[in-house]
Amino acid sequence: MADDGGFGFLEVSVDDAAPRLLGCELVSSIGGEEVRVRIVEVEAYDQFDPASHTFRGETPRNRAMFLGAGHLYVYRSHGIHFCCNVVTGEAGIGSGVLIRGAEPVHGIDAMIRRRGRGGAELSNGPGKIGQALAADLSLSGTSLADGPIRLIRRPALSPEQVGIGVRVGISKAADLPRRFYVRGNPYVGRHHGAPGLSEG
DNA sequence: TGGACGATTGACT
DNA sequence: GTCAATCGTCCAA
Repeated sequence: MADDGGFGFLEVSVDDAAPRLLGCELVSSIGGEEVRVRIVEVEAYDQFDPASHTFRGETPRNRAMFLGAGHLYVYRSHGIHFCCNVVTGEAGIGSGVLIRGAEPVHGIDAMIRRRGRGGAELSNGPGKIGQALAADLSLSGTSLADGPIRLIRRPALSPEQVGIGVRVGISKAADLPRRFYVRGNPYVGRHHGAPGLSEG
């Protein structure tokens, strides 16, 4: 296959790509320290989704989401937090997967130092992950194959391990079941008591 | 050019 | 449970 950096498995619809990212690892080498986390909760967004940044077309801000699978998209939330997305699909289609929850695998000391706290508070929310990985807007559009933050593919989880629910913190299309998470993992945020469709 | 809002978090009651 | 922090982006006029 073409030189896709090994991210061909993400060149599918974002609804298919999102659950495939569960269990994969993100590795940050920013600041000379390696921090590695395992993805346990994600949300899918694409160009046809009113809640997506790309719904109204490409802008300087969301340009990274149109670069195709294997790129990183970082945006600022509420002026304070940086949230990381894995861009999916082919170039020209604005789709990506927001990383909402992850569990530490390596470099926990650096994560604790950056976060100022430990436990599940290290990385059980999108802004927390951005801080733990030292992500910022300059990383938006970089490659997940050889950039400051890299993505390492892991085998897909079994269907029983994956929960599906509604997304969190949005006001448009808030009822679409596009949140995927690892059942029973402590680094999956509880949010505002979001019900989820396949709980139980 | 001005104004409203956001894919959030953390502190406080 | 409730609410402030904080600023770039986007839409309306």
